[in-house]
Amino acid sequence: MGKAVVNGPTKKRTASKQERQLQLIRATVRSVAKNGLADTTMSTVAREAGLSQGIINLHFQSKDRLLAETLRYITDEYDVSCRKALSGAGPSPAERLEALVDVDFKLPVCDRNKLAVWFAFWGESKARPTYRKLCASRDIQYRKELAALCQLQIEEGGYEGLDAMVLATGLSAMTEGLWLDLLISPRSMTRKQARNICVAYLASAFPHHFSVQPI
Amino acid sequence: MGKAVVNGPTKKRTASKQERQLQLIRATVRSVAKNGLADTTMSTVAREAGLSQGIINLHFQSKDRLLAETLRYITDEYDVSCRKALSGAGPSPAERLEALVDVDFKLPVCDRNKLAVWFAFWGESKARPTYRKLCASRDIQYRKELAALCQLQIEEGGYEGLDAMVLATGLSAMTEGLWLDLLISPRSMTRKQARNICVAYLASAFPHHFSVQPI
DNA sequence: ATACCAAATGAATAATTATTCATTCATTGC
DNA sequence: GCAATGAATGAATAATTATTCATTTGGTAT
Repeated sequence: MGKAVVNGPTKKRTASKQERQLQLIRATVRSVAKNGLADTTMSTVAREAGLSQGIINLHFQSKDRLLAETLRYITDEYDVSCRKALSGAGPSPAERLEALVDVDFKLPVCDRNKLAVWFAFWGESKARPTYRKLCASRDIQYRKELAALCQLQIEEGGYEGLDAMVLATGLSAMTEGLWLDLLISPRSMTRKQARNICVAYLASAFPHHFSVQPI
Repeated sequence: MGKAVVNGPTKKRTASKQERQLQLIRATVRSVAKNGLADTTMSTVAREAGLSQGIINLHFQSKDRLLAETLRYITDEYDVSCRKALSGAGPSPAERLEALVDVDFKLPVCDRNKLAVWFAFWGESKARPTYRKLCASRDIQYRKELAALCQLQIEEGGYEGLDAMVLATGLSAMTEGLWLDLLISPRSMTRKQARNICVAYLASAFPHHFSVQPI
């Protein structure tokens, strides 16, 4: 294993605190994906980053903090990706819903290493209130955003007998379940196929505003 | 298979061994839920079982084996629950689909400790091919079973423009995503509500054969 | 009772791991 | 150039953990 410099600018022996922290967080993502959370140690992360033993304590004080910051990193990245997608999307509820679905099945969010990290933290969430709260608040906020768009779509589209929160909860759940398929049986499905399964769900609820793609 | 441990001259010893192993596996489930997989040690499991240090090596040889057997245990339990539900369900595809959905949101499957264990193993699955294969094969088999029932429902119900595999994949994904909600924000949803969200999905696909429950 | 044997124990061991810190090294301002 | 500063190192330490095994326990057959 070469020293594998992660990014161009980090080739310098000394880097800014921010750069090193980011480098270490990315190394943590790779290590958790490669070794699992249980076998991710200070050594595996430091080696993955091409740096020395003591570096993590220098920048994060403890392993716990490193892991917490790693969870915050992928949470933030998810959040930013959603906002960016919404700001680039058209004004109609259908366009905005589709934009959010797209985020879930495109890079940088839908990366297999990051999916492994999500599941690892979810698996620990019952044991660690800190993780659980962060995961739950992302989930609930995303669901609220989806529900608001579904509600708009119901009103504007004149749909009857639909519950926005039920639709949103189902869509959000379907997304996370499809992430599992992409994680554990990546050969059985592409990201595009997964996306289209979500769109088919939206089409079954809002047939006049979504068309089923060939899957 | 030989669990008929009723009475017999020399059978009691093996029976006791099986009992201990089950006891230890159940303790492992509790420990993973309570401490996380990363902080589940031989000590935490032994303590949870109310037994001594060396007991796990005596019955499982190693920690790895204990964890693998724990995964197999919840996989088997899931499988058996499905078969039992199907054998007790009516003959129509709708009844059988509903029976399978019910399994996912009832005990013993939908227990919060066991959900935590599923997610913990999923999180480790990329790192451990053994886990990944077991998880993937359960997932794929369940999906196949659902798809066959969906296909029957499409044919018998005269539904047009539906893809059985897409419906099945979406339903299975939705279930796993709802498990996540029950795990990380149990206050936001009951098992019954989660079940009804799945039934609403089936109702949107097969409106003449499922009725939306008040959610 | 007694002898026997597997099950169970828990202290000891070997291996692994997080954390510390004295030292080395690179960059910056003068 | 030359200090001065702080980033980075990696060997040492302290703590934790999986595994082993000599010993004890409890049940069974004789």
